Amino acid sequence: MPELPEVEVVRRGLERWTTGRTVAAAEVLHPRSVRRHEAGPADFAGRLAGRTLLGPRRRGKYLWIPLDGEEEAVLAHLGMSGQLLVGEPDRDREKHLRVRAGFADGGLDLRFVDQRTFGHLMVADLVPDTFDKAALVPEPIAHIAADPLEDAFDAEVFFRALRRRKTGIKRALLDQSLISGVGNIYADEALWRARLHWARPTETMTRAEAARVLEAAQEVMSAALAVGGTSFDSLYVNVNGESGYFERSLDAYGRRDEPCRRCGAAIRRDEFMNRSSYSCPVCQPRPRRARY
DNA sequence: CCCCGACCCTGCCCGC
DNA sequence: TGCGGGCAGGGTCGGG
Repeated sequence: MPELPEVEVVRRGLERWTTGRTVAAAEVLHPRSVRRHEAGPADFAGRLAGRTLLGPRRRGKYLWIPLDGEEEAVLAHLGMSGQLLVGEPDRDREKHLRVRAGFADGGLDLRFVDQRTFGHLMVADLVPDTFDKAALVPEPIAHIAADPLEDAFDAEVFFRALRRRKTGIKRALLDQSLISGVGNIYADEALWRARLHWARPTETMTRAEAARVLEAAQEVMSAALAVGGTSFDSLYVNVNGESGYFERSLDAYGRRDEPCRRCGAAIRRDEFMNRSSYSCPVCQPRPRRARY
């Protein structure tokens, strides 16, 4: 799902509704949702009981809530269908409720709802950040790159890493160790804006082309964030269950056979990594030497 | 090491 | 209606 803007919408909701509150008890209703917490579901729940949640942080598509003491954090990834929701504790249980935390103040509870269970939660140690020495990041994601909306993001480092790769630009944009936060929608949107084909080989990209696609990614994700993210359906919502409005602003993603908003040509859909890539056949011509 | 494809899940929508 | 196939915004892992 959720790419950077949608995860940031969730982070802002948590900041408002859970910061400073103390967990009374947590329960894990589906063990797969905490599969990366190696000590198991009971340990996960036990580590939350009695802990106070500090201000939530985000890098790329990962979200974490530092716990009092700032030595560890609840790390969350929403996968394709994960939601973090706050609401009245006595409301009905959602069909795909996986983890629930109730608070000592008896107020709104926090729920992790995830239809497809590709998302996960874990409690992880915080370690110093490689990019921003003053900051802490959860150890399991210390290896992922900064995201393009962070001050710590280094465009020159990104460009040099791109040139060392032998792959297509879209695959590189989706590689969280090169640049984090970009997923299938915003990769297509950034490439459309930058007029680059998804199979453009990274090793021959110019500094100007790399700057163009990077700037496009920053612009499109900022614009999406400003209107609450992209929602096609009820799976992608903020912590209060509300949808964003960016879908109406998409130029490429999901627009197969619809006219390109620049040149009028019919947007094409290609198979890519068992998924889809949308692009304009005129504005984004296939490179002679394509890489997938 | 790098790169790529297979795989993990559930539900919805479409065509037959 | 019922059913099978395709598709969905994620990451991980193992083979080449």
